[in-house]
Amino acid sequence: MATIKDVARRAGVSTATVSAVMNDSAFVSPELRARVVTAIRELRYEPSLAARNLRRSRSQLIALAVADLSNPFYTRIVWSAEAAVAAWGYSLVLFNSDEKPDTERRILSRIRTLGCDGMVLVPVGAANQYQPHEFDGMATVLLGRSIEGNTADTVTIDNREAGRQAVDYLLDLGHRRIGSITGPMQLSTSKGRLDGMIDAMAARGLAPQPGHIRSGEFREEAAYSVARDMMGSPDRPTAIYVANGVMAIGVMRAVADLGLRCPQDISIASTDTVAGAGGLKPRLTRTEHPIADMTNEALRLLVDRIEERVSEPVRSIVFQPALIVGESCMPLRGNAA
Amino acid sequence: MATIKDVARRAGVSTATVSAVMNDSAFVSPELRARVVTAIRELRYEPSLAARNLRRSRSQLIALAVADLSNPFYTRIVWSAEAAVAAWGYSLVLFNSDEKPDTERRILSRIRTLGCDGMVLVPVGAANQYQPHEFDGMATVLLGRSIEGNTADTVTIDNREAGRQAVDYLLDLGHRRIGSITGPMQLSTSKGRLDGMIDAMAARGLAPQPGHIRSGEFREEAAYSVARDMMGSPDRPTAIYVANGVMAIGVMRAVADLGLRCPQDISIASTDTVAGAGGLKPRLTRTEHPIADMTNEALRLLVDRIEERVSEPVRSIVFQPALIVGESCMPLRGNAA
DNA sequence: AGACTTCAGCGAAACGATTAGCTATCGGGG
DNA sequence: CCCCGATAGCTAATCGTTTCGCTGAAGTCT
Repeated sequence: MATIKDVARRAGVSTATVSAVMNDSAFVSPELRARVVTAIRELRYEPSLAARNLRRSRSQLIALAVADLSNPFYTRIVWSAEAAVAAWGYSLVLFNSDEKPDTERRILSRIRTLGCDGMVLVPVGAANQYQPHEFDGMATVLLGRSIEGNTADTVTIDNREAGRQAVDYLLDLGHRRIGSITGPMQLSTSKGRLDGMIDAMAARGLAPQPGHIRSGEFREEAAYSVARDMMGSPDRPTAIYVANGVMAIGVMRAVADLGLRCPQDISIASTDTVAGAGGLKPRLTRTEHPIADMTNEALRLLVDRIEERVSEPVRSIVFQPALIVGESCMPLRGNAA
Repeated sequence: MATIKDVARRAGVSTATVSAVMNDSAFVSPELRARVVTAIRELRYEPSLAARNLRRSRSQLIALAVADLSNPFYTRIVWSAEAAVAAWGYSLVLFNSDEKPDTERRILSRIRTLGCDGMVLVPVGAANQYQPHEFDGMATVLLGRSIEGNTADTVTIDNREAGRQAVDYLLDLGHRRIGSITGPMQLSTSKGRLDGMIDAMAARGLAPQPGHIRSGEFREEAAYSVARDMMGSPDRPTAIYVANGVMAIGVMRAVADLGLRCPQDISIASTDTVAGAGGLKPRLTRTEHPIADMTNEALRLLVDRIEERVSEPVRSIVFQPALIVGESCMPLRGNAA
C-alpha cells in the first residue's frame, strides 16, 4: 500500500504538496500538480483514512443501530440510510441491538470507540436506562422511538395519531369489541399507539375490555401466541388493532390456524407494516409510515449537527401516518357473529 | 475525550503501562494495574480506534457490499452478517451497489480507503469488468455469485442443481411446456439456474421453446412485465420456473392481473425466495438456500484470511439447495388447458 | 561479593496523514 | 538598488496509540 511519502518521493515534492493536491487545499502550480497526479495514479495511491482521521479527528463513519434487523421495517430504514449516508459522503456502520438493552449498551460503546462522527439510533430501552454521558460528545439522532428527557434530535411518527386513525376506521365500520396487540409498553411507539386507540374509543364513550389489550415482543411468534390466546376465548373481539407489521403477520396466521377468516370473521388493522408489499393476502388495512422520508430527514439532521450548521439545542420532527385501506376489514353487520 | 496520556498522568504511570493494561500485553503489577484501571474508569477513557488502527494497520472493520438492499434475500444476508461480524469482534460497514457496476467500483475504492480488514462482496459485474488490483492486498470473499478466474475465496449455492430440482419437479407433475424468467445472463446465478433447467429437460429429451425463456433485471417490476408479456400469448407455458424470489412475486402479481389462477391455471416454482415467510398465498414451491449458513461460512473464511490462519490459495464452498414444496404447483392433468 | 538473569516499567520512535509557520524566489515600486 | 509583498512549496509538529529497546532494582548462582 503506497503512502503519501512514496508519492512525494516519486513526484519529487514534499508530502505537504501531495496533501494539497489531494484536498485542493492550497494553490499548486499546474506543473507540479501534474507530476503529483501522475505519481498518484502510477502508485495507485489511496490515502489512509485511519491517518487522516486521527489528524482531523473525524472518521467519515455514521453508525446506525436498529432494534431488529429481522424486521422488514428496519431493513427498509437500512436501505434508505445506506443511500443517504453515501450521498452525504460518509459510510454506514450497521448494528443490530436485537431489542436488547445490554446489546445496545455495548453497541453505544463500540460506536464511541470507532470514533463515528455521528449515529442514528432506534433506542430499545426505557428512558431511565440511558446514562447522559452515553450521548454527549456524539452527534445523535433518535429515529422512530423517542426517549423522554433526552437531549438528542428526534425523528418520529405520530404514534398516537396512528392508533387513533386505525381504530377510528374500525369504529366507523361498526366494531365495538376491539382488541389490541401491541409491543412492549416501555417503548414510546407501543404506548403512543395504544393511547391513540383509547382516545378513539373514548371519543365515542367506549373503552377496550382489559382482556382485549395485550402486549408482547415485536415479533411474529409473540404475536401469534398472544393472538391465539385472545381469539380462542368466547368473548373475543370482532376486530383487532395490531401495533406493528410483523406482529400483524403473526396474528393473521393465528386467525387462519383457528379456522377463522379475515375479514369475514374478524377484521384486522395494523400500523407500520411493510408486509403489504410482500403479496400478503388479504392486503392489510394499515397506517403507513413514510420510512424513507423519515430516514432521510434523520440523516439530514445528523449531518447538520456533525458539520455544526445548527444552533437550536434539540430538534424534534414528527411525521404523520396515513391510513391505507386494504381488504382485511369489514363492517360489523357482515360478521358471522 | 480522554486520551491515553491523561490516564497515564492521572495514574502516575507511562502510556506504555496503560496500553499494557488495556491489552493485557505485558505483565503489570497488581498495584499499578489497579491505579490504571481506576483512572480509566474515572476519566471514562475509551481508546481511539483511529490511533490504534493507524499503529496496528488494522481497522476492525469488515465491509459487506450487497447487490440490492431492497431485496429481502440480501437483507437476510445483512442480518446474518451483522451478527457474525460482531461475534468475531469486528464491525460491519454496509454498502449497496444496487446492481450497478459503476457504483460497485466506487464502493471497492471506498472500502480500500477506509482500510477495512476484509470484505464480503456480492459481485454485480461480469468477470471481465474486474481489474486484478481491485482485490489484491484485501482479504475478500465472494458470496452468492462467483467471478470466473477470480482469485478470491467464494461461497455459493449450486445454482445449476437448484434449476434442475425445481424444473424436475415440474416435469414430474407432467408439465412439458415450461417457461423460465431469469435474471441478467452475465451473472453466474442466472446462467447456472437456466443451465440446470435445460439439463432437466434435456434428460427427458425436451427443450424449452425459445420464446419461453426470458431474462430481465432481478426486480419485481421487471418480472411483472416480462411475465405479462409471456403469459399473454396463446401458446403460453403451463408452468414457469422463476429464478429469484422477488421476481416470483412480480410473476404472481402478473398472473393474478391476467385473471389466471395459480396453481390451477399455471404452476409456478422458483429459486432463492424468502417470500414464503411473508405470508404469501399460495405458498411458493421453491428451492431454498441456507442463507444464514452461507453467510456465516463466508465470514469464517474471511476472518481466517484476515488473521492469516490459512494456507490454501483459494477456497470455494458450494452449498446445496433444497426443494420446498408449497401450493403453487399442480399436476398438468388438473389444468384448465 | 560479584556477575548474570529477570522483570516491571519507562522513554521515544513509529504509523500516515494534515497544517501552521517558515523560506526562498520573483516582480515591481520607491 | 533595496525592500516589500505575494506566492509556491517545504519543514516539522501533531493527532493517540503500540511497541521496541532500555534502565535499574531485585533475585540467583557460584
